[in-house]
Amino acid sequence: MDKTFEPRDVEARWRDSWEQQGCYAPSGTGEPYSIMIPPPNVTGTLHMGHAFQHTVMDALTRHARMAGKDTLWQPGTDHAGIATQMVVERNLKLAGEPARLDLGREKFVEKVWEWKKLSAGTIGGQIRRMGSSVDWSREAFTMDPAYSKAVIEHFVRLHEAGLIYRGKRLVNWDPVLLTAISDLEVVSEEENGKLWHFRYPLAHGAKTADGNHHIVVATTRPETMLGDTAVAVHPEDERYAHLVGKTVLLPLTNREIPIVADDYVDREFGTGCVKITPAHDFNDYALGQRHQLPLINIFTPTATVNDEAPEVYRGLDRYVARKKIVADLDALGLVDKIDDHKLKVPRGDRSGAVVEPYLTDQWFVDLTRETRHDGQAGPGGLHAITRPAIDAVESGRIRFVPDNWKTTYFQWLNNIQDWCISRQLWWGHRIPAWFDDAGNVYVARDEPEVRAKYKLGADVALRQDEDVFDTWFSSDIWPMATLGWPEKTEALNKWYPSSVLVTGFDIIFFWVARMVMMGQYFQNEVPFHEVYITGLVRDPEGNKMSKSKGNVLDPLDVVDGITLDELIKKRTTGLMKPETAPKIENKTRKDYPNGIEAVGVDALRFTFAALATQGRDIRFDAGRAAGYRNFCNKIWNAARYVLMSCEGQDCGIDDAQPVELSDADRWIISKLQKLETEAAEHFASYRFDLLSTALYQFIWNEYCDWYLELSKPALQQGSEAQQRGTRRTLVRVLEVWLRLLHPLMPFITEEVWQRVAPLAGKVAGTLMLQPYPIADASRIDEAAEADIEWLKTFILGVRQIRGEMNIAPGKPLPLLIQGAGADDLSRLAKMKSAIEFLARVESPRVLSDDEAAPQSATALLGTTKLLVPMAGLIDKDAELARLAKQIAKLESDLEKTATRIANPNFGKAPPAVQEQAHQHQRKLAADLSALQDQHQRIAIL
RNA sequence: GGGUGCUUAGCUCAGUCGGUAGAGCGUCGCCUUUACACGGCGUAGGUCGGGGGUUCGAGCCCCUCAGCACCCACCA
Repeated sequence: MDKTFEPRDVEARWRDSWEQQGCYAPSGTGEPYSIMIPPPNVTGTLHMGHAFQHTVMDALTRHARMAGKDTLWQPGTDHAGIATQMVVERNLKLAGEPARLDLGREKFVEKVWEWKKLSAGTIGGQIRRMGSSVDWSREAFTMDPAYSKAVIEHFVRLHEAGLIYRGKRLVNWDPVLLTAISDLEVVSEEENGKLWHFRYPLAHGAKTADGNHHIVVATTRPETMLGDTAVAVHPEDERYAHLVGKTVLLPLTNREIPIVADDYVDREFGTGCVKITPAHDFNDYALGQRHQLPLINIFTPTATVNDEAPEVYRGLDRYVARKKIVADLDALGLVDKIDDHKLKVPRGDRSGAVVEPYLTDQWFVDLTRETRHDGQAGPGGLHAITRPAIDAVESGRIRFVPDNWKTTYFQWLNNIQDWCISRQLWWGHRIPAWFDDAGNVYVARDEPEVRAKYKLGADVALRQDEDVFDTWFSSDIWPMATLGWPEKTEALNKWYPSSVLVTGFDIIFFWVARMVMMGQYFQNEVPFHEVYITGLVRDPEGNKMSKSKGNVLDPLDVVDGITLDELIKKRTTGLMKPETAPKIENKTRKDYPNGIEAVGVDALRFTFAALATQGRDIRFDAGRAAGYRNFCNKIWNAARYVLMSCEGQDCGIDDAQPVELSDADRWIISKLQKLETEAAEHFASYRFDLLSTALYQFIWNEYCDWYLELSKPALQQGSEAQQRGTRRTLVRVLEVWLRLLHPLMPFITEEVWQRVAPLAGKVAGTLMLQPYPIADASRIDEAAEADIEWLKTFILGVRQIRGEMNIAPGKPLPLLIQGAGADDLSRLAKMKSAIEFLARVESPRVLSDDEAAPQSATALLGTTKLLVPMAGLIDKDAELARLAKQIAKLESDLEKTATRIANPNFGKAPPAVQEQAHQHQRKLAADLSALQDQHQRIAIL
């Protein structure tokens, strides 16, 4: 074995071997356990967030598999309509190829399929590299033929139940992508803007209360005034009460529009008069419905002014039109004032374009009408889709981890709107709806079915709806459709509901809630029992990682390492805004001054596990990953030592020869049981941070730091039977913790286990199919643990003196023991060789009661004193200073405890707590007096 | 406006039942001792954001203030 662990070859070997051996496939026996991967978008490559979540899922999957369950981790990818279409369009542009519209739908979609193949391949490669044990034989894609069939079925059945409708509604329109998007795909951010105050002249000589012939309206969007169909005031606003029912003459268009009263209006804001544009504002739309106002759409799909407007504005972009309208109104003396104003600007989350509320025909899922799918009114306003989704979580049939995310979930569902599911895109599932020439719409699974269902003759010309579904309308059946739904397959029967969904909070609405809705609706069953919500992986400064910010990290760059220059190059090429490159370069230099060291997959996975604290985002820390790379090396070398000590030797496995276990052997075995218990708890509660910490501490701080060291004198000086016992323990404990660690660090554990397992009497095979260790309470040995704790205190005491006095570690020290009790003597006798080896002391001598100690440095071992004679070794003043420091610490501790006990009401504390406090006080007092005594004795000499 | 988190060592974060404040990394000192310098041993470093309350006892529970982050809704 090499002196350092080199992850690359090891990883390559095992990931191929596991896959080829079929280890990732369900075993076919045991209790079913399944996880559906949140299908990554085929837009390119996986980022740190994926790697993090995949680590969690793989740990759960490997754990379940080792625990003997019939385990499926279902892989696949999502076609991601808008996102993928955009990527391909950009690629075409960069490559100088014909644009989408020039290519035409069929050719363009072919291009997207080419890209999909590429991207899915890359993603598959990344998933394989991370060691994710997904069942590749079941790999799915949301546009596979079978999956597409399920999507159609999904739509048609909802339609048949009356839960789908099509209508002309105001929707969020992206004027760049030229498609409707859902509420969730709109992100609003506060931006600096203006609030314009315009005078609208009153018609027919009407006057305001203060004698003006106009009223003043305030708006942040002057261009929409071309589509105004009313001015609204508050019904109880005395200033305008007499004007309600009168009209104003809309400037520039000279349309006469009414003044209406509606309590939507806030009297305090602006002048209390609101211009109403029902075709271009959601609130105005609602108000318009209440007052039967006409809708005047003044924009084309690209948000230029259309022919409804006066000729001078036609064809102008909305912002150009805005400028001209303000100028024209100003020329007419109708601009009252212009204020600076912060306003929330709604933008499409993909394009970044300012979204326009726009009247179009779209398909909707009814999520609000309080009826059942059978048309009956339900009790208490039951909705066929929404209500059961709320019930599923309220009843505890779905549990969120951490629990508080259910609040978010409920909040959204309780305020849900109908869902616009049609998109004016080319990449996606074409909506199974057909129109005849008269504009009638027919819904069925395909055209023949339409003709049959609606009894249409061959003479009726039908054309299919051009639109496609919102991507989420296909991913919301992911847990069912990947298992064969709508067919009643064996897989569906076995693995639906899945065991746990692992995902980020950012898609609780987009995806989680909708899967629950559809699962409940179609299967009458939740899609998963638990939802483990992970935090977001952020950059070292806590910023969200995004391509445009140039702070994304490819997980494989952490695995394989990357130089600073390469990283900068990666982050700054192909930017949408090339001018941000210098800023990105600076930040990269700051975050990773030396680039990123290669750490290997295991270390990266362990890093994610360690950072996976509950309900908190994680800042990625490359230093931490390097730390766990070191941990891998520690494991590697520990194994190297064990193999060197045990290979070709009698490890006491066959019980042919007598085997004797030492205190140290029984101690580490006992500790191991406790670790196994902890591991089980942490898996059950999804505390991967605590799991990784527990494993790390046991392996490094107990097994390596103490047990391996204790084994050295044992193997040199022990009897044959004791040596067999030590070897057996070395090998067996190692073999067990490799299994415990395997779900987090699959590669190194497998590599090492293959060499260790035979020594531990294990048959050949892969580690990943070995049973996960379970604690055996009968092997807990408190006496051995107490013995080793005593030993540790002993050794630490001596080491402290050595360390603080700067005595070379290798130099053997003389040691005297004063005040030893019977326990000390027996422990001293049985652990003599360990003490001499680890503390590097020459055979310690126990002083008799009447024997005076020479001038010595002191360490306390309970009431016993460990004395290192100072002569020629230790500076008197240094030891005095050291003691003084310890004395000061004890005094302060003692004072705190004394104050606590002195509290007149301390008697109210439980007796056990009181007893504990008194004991603590006695111990502090004893230690203090011992050290003070020692300080005095040295001082006078 | 409504909601959810967060504030603990220089940094990143644990802290479960209210009972003597922890880890990793970094710092500093000693050491190349045959598993490992990607190492060993030792050491320093904290008014637990501020204030108040409950309690025998508060990092933890309650109130309040401040700061940071995020989500939802959007008064033009």
